[in-house]
Amino acid sequence: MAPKRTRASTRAAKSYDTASNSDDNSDEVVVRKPVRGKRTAPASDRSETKAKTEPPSRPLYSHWLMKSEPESRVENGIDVKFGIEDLKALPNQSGCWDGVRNYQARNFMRDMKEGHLAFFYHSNCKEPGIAGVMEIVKEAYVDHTQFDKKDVHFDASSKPDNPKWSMVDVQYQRMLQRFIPLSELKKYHLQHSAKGGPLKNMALFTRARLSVQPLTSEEFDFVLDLENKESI
DNA sequence: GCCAACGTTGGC
DNA sequence: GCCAACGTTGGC
Repeated sequence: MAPKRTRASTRAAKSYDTASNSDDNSDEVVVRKPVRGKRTAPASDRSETKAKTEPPSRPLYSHWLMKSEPESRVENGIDVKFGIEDLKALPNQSGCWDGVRNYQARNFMRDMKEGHLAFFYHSNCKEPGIAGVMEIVKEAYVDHTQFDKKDVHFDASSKPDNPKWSMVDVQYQRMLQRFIPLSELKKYHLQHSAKGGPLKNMALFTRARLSVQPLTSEEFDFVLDLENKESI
């Protein structure tokens, strides 16, 4: 039960949303229950302590875009391929989105709630773009791969008593009726930048390298609508 | 806490 | 395979 995902690695902190790093972790250190969300942790304290010290000051999103590589590529002797078909093929069509090693991306995952929808984006491949939709089925918890020396995303600087990296569980929902290529999204983005429109600030273009990014509902809806339209 | 060097992402 | 953009590192 553990899909990989994109690379994204690098470690150690500093920079704006890095702040949430060390302290935020305690949030996830929770025991780790078997499966499925449920967030009223018996360790009732955490939400409070957390909430006081660090109210989520950034905007709340409920739609996401998550990148992964659908084509084989060997990194440290390990194939990082994980496309939407691979997610679909897992038991329950779901798995954990591990391997995220970027603080902004991690923090966005920590903002995710059960039931949120995310686009599965194929990156670093022949035809980059959005392939389908998945649902967040378990909120952020400790990414175990950071402690696994054999894992591509092993992070020697992260200690079990204060883990740096989190992951969520996602479940395949459906393919889009047609694949929406990056090139098409870019056309809309440019158009909307010039004349106004929902994709003018889309993170895919304004924060291109982020592997987990938020979408406004307007962005999400607009992109979803494209599946029923002719490509441009 | 600045910032240059370095490493990674990911489209092309 | 190139390389621009940009996040991270670490010396000072």
